[in-house]
Amino acid sequence: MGGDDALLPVEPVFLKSLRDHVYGLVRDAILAGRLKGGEKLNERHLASQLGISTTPLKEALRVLEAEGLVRSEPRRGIYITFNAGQAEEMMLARAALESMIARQAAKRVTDEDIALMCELIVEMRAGLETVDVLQFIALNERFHNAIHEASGCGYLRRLQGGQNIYTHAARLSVLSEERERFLAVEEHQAIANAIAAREPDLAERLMRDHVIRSGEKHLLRV
Amino acid sequence: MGGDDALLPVEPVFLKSLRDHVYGLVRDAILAGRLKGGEKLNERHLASQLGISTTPLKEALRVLEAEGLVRSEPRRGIYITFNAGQAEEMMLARAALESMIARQAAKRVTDEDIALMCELIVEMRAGLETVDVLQFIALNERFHNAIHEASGCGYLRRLQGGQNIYTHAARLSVLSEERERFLAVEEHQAIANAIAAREPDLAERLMRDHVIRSGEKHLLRV
DNA sequence: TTGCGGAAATTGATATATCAAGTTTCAGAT
DNA sequence: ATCTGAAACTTGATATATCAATTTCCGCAA
Repeated sequence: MGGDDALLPVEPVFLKSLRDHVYGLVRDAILAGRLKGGEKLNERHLASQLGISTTPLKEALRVLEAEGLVRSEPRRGIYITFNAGQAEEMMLARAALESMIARQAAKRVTDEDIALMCELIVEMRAGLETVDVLQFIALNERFHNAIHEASGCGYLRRLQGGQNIYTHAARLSVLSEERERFLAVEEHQAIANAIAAREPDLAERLMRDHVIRSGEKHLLRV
Repeated sequence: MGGDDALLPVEPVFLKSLRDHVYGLVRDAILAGRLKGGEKLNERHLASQLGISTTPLKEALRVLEAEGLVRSEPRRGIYITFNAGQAEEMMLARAALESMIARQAAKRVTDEDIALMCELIVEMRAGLETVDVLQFIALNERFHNAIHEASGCGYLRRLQGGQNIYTHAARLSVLSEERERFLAVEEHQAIANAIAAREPDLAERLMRDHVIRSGEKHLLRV
């Protein structure tokens, strides 16, 4: 009994390295504004402040540099580059990538994918008037994930994930408005329809507009 | 004599760190296929092979991981994840980002920007029949750079730059065909017209199609 | 032969020491 | 008072040592 997939390999995710942990800490601090743009970071101070050595910190900073949140000048220092303008550009990047994913999804979507999207929209519509914002947020995420799965674009999905900068508080704040939930559902419905109809151009455009519109709402909450 | 800008600060770019050097070496090796997808990397072997310690190598690998070219499993190893499918997705990512940049450029373009783009297209048109492919490639790049400048989107530009995976050989091969040069000029002309006319939607669509079309040509040369 | 430890070897993760570029400070000359 | 320049100090870059998780290998028992 039990096929080849009865037991999946243990995800290495469970063992979070110090490096990844620190990366998350510093990233959140930057996005939350506790570390402000222009500020200079001192590797030794930061490492001792975190109670770790410089090795994992350096690696974490390297990742943040690759993501464009900090800039490192050899033998000079590390400066935080993130600011409001970059936040807006990251939102635009998300719009560009997410809409390209939607375009690909419209080309490759299966009937099962469509069924799942419709299901999720039905659930969201039911939750329109309820006040369980947390569940609405979760459904929101699952809807976008369904499109990602349908697209089959693992790399684009990953790259897009790196552009997410909204805090949980901002999400909560935005979707607390009933009008915002209504707009989200309507836009999701339109996107799902376009994908189900296998119309890449339309799906791409709708997704772009959706991400930009709701993104600008989020950016205002900062 | 000499204003405040008579001498600009020295760019820290001149002092390339070992880490950055190694990063470039490994990245090129992956993109060129000398390190194949699925292959496992050994930090110590690789470091001694390169004649360096593991510290700068680890940092370089961290950046490659952030870019999605390798995947690191804690205490297991580092595996190369890049393959043909990812190459296509990186091309799509470039299309998505470059077209978003074109869209922004169409919103913010100045008359000077337009003049520069037109100049470059005139030069490219003159070089259509010549066999100086290298110069054509350079003009190509300058044209795209002109759009980047016009857009004012530093972060998007940087993110887009990370999606460039074509080797010099591939570029050379593709643009060696006169028909390909002709297509490139016509498409650039159309994009420049859309931007000059301040039509974001059109500019975005034309740029996307241009990047995808020429990108697919490049991907065939592997 | 098969399956189950457990020791040994590997190897990435982390810590620490050293190197060298860059910055700051201050005494001394003009 | 101002400029110069060398020494002291900072600090990121690099190298090396140690730690700990994982894998490999081998012998013993069923």
